[in-house]
Amino acid sequence: MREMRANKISELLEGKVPVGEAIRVQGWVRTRRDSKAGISFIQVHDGSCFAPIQVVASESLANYESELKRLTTGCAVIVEGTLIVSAGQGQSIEIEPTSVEVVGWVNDPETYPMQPKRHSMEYLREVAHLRPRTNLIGAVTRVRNSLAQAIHRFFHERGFFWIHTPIITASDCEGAGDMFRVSTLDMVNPPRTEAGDVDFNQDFFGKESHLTVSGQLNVETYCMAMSQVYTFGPTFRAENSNTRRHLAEFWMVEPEIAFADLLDDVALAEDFLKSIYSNLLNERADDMEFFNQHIDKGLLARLEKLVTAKFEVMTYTEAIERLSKTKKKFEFPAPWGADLQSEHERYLTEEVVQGPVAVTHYPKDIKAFYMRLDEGGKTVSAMDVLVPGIGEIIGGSQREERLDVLDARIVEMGLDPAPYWWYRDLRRYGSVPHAGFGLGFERAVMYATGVDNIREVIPFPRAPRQVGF
RNA sequence: UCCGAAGUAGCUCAGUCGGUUAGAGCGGGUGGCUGUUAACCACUAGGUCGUAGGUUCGAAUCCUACCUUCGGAGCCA
Repeated sequence: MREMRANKISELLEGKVPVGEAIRVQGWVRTRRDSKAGISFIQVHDGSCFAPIQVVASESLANYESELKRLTTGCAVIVEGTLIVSAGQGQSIEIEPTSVEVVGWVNDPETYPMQPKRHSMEYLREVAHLRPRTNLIGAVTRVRNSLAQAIHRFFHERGFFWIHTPIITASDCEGAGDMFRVSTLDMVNPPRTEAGDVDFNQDFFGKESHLTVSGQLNVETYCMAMSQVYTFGPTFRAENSNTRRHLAEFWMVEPEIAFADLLDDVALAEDFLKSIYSNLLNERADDMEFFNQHIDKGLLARLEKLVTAKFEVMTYTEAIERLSKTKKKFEFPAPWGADLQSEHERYLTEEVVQGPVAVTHYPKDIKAFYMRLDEGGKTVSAMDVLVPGIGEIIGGSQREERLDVLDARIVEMGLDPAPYWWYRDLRRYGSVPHAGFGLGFERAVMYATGVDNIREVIPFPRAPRQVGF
C-alpha cells in the first residue's frame, strides 16, 4: 500500500489534482449501479469530505464479473486509474479505473446494518461502531473536528495556554451535580473505620475521589501565573438526566483570563463564538449545506447572523423588566430572584433582541459561590450568552478575587471552607480580578449542525444505561 | 427521577370495535433495461408482532408486570 500515495477524495473534488492524472483512491462503497452496456458506477467514500466520488468500472477489468458486480454497500476498495471529466450528468469529474481491488467484503449484505437509505437516529445509536459511515454522522464528525481545531487555534493565536486539568479530583468543591466515584476498594466488602464508615484512607488516593465535573477551579490556579489559559477536555456528571441535551461524559471548554472584568469576559465570549463559527462556515461548507438542507432549514441564516451581529448586553434586572412587560404567555412566571427558564431565555434572544445577547448580573442566590459579588450585595458578576434557537450556550462570570468576600460567600452557602484552602490561597498571594466562562462542546456542535439530540454529536455517547461501545 | 408516547421483516412503517394463510416501500437474491445518479421493471426469499404472565373458543390487537427507546419536565453544560 506504500508504493503510491492515495489521493483524498476531497482533494480530487476540490480540483487540486488536474484531470488526466493517474490517481489512487482508498475507501468504502456507498452504492453500485450497473449498466448493461458493460459498466458499473461505484460511489466511493473515504470520509475526507461530504461527497463520494464516482468510479466508472468497465467490463474490461479482469475482476469485473467475478467481483465488481458483487460489490455492495460497505465494501472496502482501492481504486487506481485516471481522473477524467465525467461523461454523465450530476458530477464534473470521475475516475476511470485501471484496477479496482476489493480489500474487504461485506460478509452478509442483507444484514449489513448500513443500507444506502435513511436510517433513524435511534437505530444508528444501536450500531454506533458503523454509524460514522453515514452522511449524517460523517458530517457531524468533520464539523466537530473543525470546531475543536478552531477552538485551539483561537486561543493559541491570542496567547492562551491550554492547561490539562485533572480528570480525577478529590474535591467535590464545584458542587455541580452528582459525581462518579473513583475507587479501587472492594465494593462488596470495603474496609471500615471503627465507626463503621467506609475507610477511604485505605483507598488508592487515601481519600474519596471522583471524576471531575469542571476544570475551572484548577485552571484558575494557572490563570494566576500564565495570565490567559483554558481547559478543553472531558467532564463527567452522574446525574440521572434523560434528555436530548445531557450526557454523563461530555467535553467542556473553559477559558480564564487575568486582569479582566465581566465585560472583558463577554467580549471574549463574543470573539470566541464568532471565530469558531465563521471558521466552520468557511471550512466545512459542504457539510453545512447538508445540515441546512436536511436537518435544519434555518441553520445557515442563523449562524451567519451570529458571526456578524453585535452581541447585546443586558442586565438580569433589565431582562426581568422586559419579561414582565410582554403580553406573551409563559408557562412559568419570571419574578426577580428566580432563574430564567428556557422559555424566557429564548424569548429574550429570539424576540426582544433578535440576536445574541449576554445577560449579566444575576441574583447571587441562584449562582455559584465563586462569582464576584457586585456593589449593593444583591447580584453577582455572572453572564450567560443566549443565542436564538437554543438559549444559553455560554455561562461565565468574573470571579471573586477578595478573600474576605469569598469566605463570607462560602459560609453563606453552607459550604466548608477547608477543602478550598488552595483556591483561597490564590486570593492571599497576588490576587487579581479575573473572569472566565464555560462552553459545553457538544452543545456548540449541536448549535453548529442543527442536530437536536446530543447523542448524535459525540462518537460514543455515555448516558444512564448507555455505555455499550 | 417524574409525566406522556412507542416497540410488527435487515431498515422505515401500515395493520387494533379480538376472527382464516400479518402487508407495503426500501434493502438482499435472480432476471431484464439504461452513462447510471438513494435509477427503473419483473420475479423471489425473508416475520417466535419487545419479554413474561393473564382474559378468551380464538390475541399483533384487550389486561398486568417488566425491559428498551423516544418526547417533555427537573438538573444542568
